[in-house]
Amino acid sequence: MRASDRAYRKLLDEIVAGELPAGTVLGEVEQSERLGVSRTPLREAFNRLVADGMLDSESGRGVVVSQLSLETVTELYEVREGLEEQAARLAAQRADRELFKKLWDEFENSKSLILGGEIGANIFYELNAKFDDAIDEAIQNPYMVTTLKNVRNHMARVRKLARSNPARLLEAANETQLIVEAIATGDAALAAHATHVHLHKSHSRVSAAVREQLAKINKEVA
Amino acid sequence: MRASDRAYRKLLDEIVAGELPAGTVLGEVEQSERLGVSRTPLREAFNRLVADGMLDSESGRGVVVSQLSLETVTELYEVREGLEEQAARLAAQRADRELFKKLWDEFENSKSLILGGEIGANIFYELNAKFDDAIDEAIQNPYMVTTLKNVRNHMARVRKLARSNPARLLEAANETQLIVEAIATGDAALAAHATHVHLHKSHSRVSAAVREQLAKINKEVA
DNA sequence: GTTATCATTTCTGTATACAATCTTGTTGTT
DNA sequence: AACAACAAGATTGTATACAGAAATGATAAC
Repeated sequence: MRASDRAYRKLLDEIVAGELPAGTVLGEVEQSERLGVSRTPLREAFNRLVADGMLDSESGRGVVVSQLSLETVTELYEVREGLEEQAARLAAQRADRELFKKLWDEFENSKSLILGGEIGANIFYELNAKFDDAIDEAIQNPYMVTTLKNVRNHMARVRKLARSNPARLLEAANETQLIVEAIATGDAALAAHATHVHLHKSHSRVSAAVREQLAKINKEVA
Repeated sequence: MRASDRAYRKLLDEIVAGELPAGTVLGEVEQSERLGVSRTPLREAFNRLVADGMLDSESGRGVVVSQLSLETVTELYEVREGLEEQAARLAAQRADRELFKKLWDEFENSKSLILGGEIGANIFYELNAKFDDAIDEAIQNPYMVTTLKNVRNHMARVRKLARSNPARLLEAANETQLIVEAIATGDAALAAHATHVHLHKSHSRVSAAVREQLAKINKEVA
């Protein structure tokens, strides 16, 4: 693996995990020493992360981890609505229906587990990742997949900022299951609308969680 | 301006203009000498273009100008449908209506000119660019704007491959005018649906033009 | 006490040298 | 004649050195 790839992956992971919080200024020399790569591949990683929207290139003065606010979360959901409704529609038209029928069963089986705390949450996230992969495969559109993957990185960062409780995860699982069902039966309109509903509710849940989290952080600062 | 920016811009322009046709292999040394920059900023430009989807990084063996086929055009339109319908919807909710009323007048005045050949086509493209800028300003979503700008670069490349005739441009102008009208009156649903209609028809027109163009190229090869 | 200017220092941007990997062509063997 | 192995060449990836720009802090003048 290339040094630039390692630097990119490490920094992305740390940003998504919140270990490098929003606003953190990253110097080239500093980070190249920390990550054990020279400045050239590190700059390559920086550039990719700027293109991804994870870093902002603060006019000449270093790069900064991009802000995460209620506004940016809303912006993210607005893009998700456009892209994921379309993706669901296309998936319903093109997907291997058997695969989505199996996925439906997996959601069904997972429900009881999801309410069971930490492990349940992991099962939920793994199942969601599986759903995302199935969508990517189904839509047969590399360009859209690239765009979706970037959106998901941002979403992962948002989720880390404010993990949901089991009850909310179960809600999300039920909503997603309906999307899976629509795709499994080739109902494109339902797939799109169910995605819309899911994103609307998810936006509410995430906003509430982020609001709490941001309030907590502000309290700590004060 | 930085050397890496110049290299990026020059290469992007050349790819969009078709001067660097699909499939062209670009060597680092070769291109850095041609563009008068060293390999470091050139690699930066290459990486950005790969991220944009304009170049493909052919496993170790140089970068290649990405292919443009009927399939990739369709993929592009599928992403456009998702993003631009959403953008139109948001613009209808948030835009400065006066600005779009003025834009509507400009479309109205341009119609007679568009049928007038070369100059008319330029007027059409300038007006379209103005429309795009107005959308970007209206939606107030930097993340979505970034994504839209990339899509537009790809579309510019497609258009260069197969320029339309005046009659088709007029059709497109009328369709776009309806979108402008919907935004000017705050009709989000109409804005989204008019965008859908426009993209559907535009896809047909562009596909036909690209098909002709590709046939011509194949003839030349044979 | 405040402000402006200049020097110091740090950081970014670019060029280039070096190392490692992958291609390709040639030669030898079956 | 076909295939494999090896060597020569080219090309990518990384490190580092150098130049130029920008920020910071100090000093002096008002």
